[in-house]
Amino acid sequence: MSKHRPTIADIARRAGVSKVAVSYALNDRPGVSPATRASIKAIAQEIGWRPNSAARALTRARADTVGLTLSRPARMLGVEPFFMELISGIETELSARGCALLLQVVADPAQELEMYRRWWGEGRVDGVFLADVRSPDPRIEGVAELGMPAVVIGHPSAAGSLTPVWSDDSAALRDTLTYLSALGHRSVARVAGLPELAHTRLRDGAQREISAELGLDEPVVVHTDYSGEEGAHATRRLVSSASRPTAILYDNDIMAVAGLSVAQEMGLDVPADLSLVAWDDSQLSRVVRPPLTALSRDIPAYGTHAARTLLTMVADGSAPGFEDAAARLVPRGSTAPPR
Amino acid sequence: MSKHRPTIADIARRAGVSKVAVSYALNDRPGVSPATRASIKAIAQEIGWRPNSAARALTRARADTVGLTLSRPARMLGVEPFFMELISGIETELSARGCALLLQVVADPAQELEMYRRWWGEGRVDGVFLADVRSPDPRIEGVAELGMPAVVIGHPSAAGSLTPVWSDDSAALRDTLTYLSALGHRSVARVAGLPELAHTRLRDGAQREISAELGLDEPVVVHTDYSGEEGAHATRRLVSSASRPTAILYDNDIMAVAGLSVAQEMGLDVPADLSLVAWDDSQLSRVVRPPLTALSRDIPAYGTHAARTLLTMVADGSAPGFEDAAARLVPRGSTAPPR
DNA sequence: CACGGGCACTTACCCGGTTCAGTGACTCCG
DNA sequence: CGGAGTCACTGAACCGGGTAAGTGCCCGTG
Repeated sequence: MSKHRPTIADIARRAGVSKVAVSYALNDRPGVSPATRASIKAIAQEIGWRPNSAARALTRARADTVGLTLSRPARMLGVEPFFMELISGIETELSARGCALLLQVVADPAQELEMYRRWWGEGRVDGVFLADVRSPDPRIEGVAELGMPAVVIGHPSAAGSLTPVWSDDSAALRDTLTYLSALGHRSVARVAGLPELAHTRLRDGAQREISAELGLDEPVVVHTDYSGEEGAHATRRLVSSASRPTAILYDNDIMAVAGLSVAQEMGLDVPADLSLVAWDDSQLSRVVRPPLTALSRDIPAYGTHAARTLLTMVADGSAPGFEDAAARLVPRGSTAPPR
Repeated sequence: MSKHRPTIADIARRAGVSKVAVSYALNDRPGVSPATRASIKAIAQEIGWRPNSAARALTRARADTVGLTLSRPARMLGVEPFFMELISGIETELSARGCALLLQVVADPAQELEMYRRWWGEGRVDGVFLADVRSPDPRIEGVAELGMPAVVIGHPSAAGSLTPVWSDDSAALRDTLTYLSALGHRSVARVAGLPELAHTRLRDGAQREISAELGLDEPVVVHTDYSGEEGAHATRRLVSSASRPTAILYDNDIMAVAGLSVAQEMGLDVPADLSLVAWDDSQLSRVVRPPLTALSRDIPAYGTHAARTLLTMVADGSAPGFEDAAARLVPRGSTAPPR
């Protein structure tokens, strides 16, 4: 067993042809007879040849790799099923097209841009995803400047000149508030995520607007870091305030579970005294008692769409944005008419 | 702004020297005067030069990339904080050393080996991590055969000839059972993970052994797919069986939370009627009521150790295995003496 | 003042695969 | 039967870096 990995030169030697013939044969390009092609392919198969990705990248100026960076602390990331599901969906599409995913978890958003600069400069990636968009987000302009294909996972209004893949949070919010309003709720608070994230702002605005439309009270919104701890704390504050809401919407499910525990601990009956809704639906929502009414969406599919869009951009230089399905409200036991 | 990324040839032209001089200068190798070196570096900086990773990989036969594949379905992965935290820890070490992580989520273990073969054959990675080791696991021998540096994230007994990075589950289990035994429990069941995983088997064996040593009942172990649904179902079965256990240990926290809900729904008081312990401790354990007694470990640190070991292997050709700290039992409100 | 040695830098070639411009040999057709 | 056209294949150059082996120059030294 020779030490080095086989190259097309090895195949050429064995087949008694030049490496060019081998290259043509293996890439299914004209210029070699069917017989030669077959024998070359057989030899390649036999000695287990694989194209060296670096050599190929060098000539084609293609890395067959796209990048994704995430900048939340480890313990926050872990608890959010969102990212893992997103990544998983992204990879479904990528691996079907022979493309790899470079992942980087960094400490802060500034480092993300630096990472993108490096990846692009080094020719390591053909494009990137931008998640957790802030407003304003220096990455947007930075990436656009580099001329690097990029897909923003988030609303067009925050994507600048980049191509967005998003789902309509406003519609999901409308469904939810309409449903709660129909149940008779007038005061619906929200325990929101990081205020610097663009989608948090959008949800904040939409909630205010839709609440006004539906004739609900001006909503109280508490911002958190998405952790269970802050979710619990926010719930405690909301529930003990003078104008206690009759329903609370949480921006992720760990906070919703934390809120549920707090409410029950404080002697409130969920849903009779307090209705709860979780944004994003994982196993967690179904596992607690009562099971949580949730805004459910197919996150792997979301990732797949984002990947498909990015690959189109890489191939064609541009791609249309893509609006994914809005989250669907799944009523479960945590919502009911207020007492 | 020129279309193509700057190369050392561009720098050489500007500086009026050969590309070799530029290469020497930028790599801090002797052969250029301090003045020339400085001016070359200044030019490189100015035009934003970055070494092309493909070109570099081609000569050095180094990809500066390591790989990790995961083969659980998207919805399982998402809900397990373990992997995200592990990845995050891995990256802390990798990014400090200028190494990237190639991630691939695949459908089944056979595809993982195929992926490793491809990555290695294409020279895309310098080494890989193996997580979720099965017994037996074809990947172990497959990877060893390729001669590819690899670190097994799991117990040495399952790592074959590969280098393991592990933590002592047996010790953690001993602490837990000793603690429960001291509280007065005699019948401690376990809702375990996938039976085909090596670490599940190891835990099963250790639990039997330690239970016997401590004079506890022969433990009932129910295997699941780690989902909340199966955790709930297993709990229901255990609790309604004739020989109802007084304490249950869960192999992950989502199942523990599911178990807690089931127990409460069935009118049991946790911890008075039933004590619960979760293996692996995330925010989830602290957020529910009562908060769950858990086996806590520093998973990001675990990942960091694995990455460090792998990089050593890549650099030196081999590396000693590494035993990480065992999980620490953190008693919370879900455990108490049995009634 | 010739010679050895070190310095600063260059020429030539390599990595592995792709591309372009040939080059014979063979076929077809007027 | 001669010229055009096709086919199968090859040589050389290229991508962007890296390395080994020179080359020319200046210096110090005997």
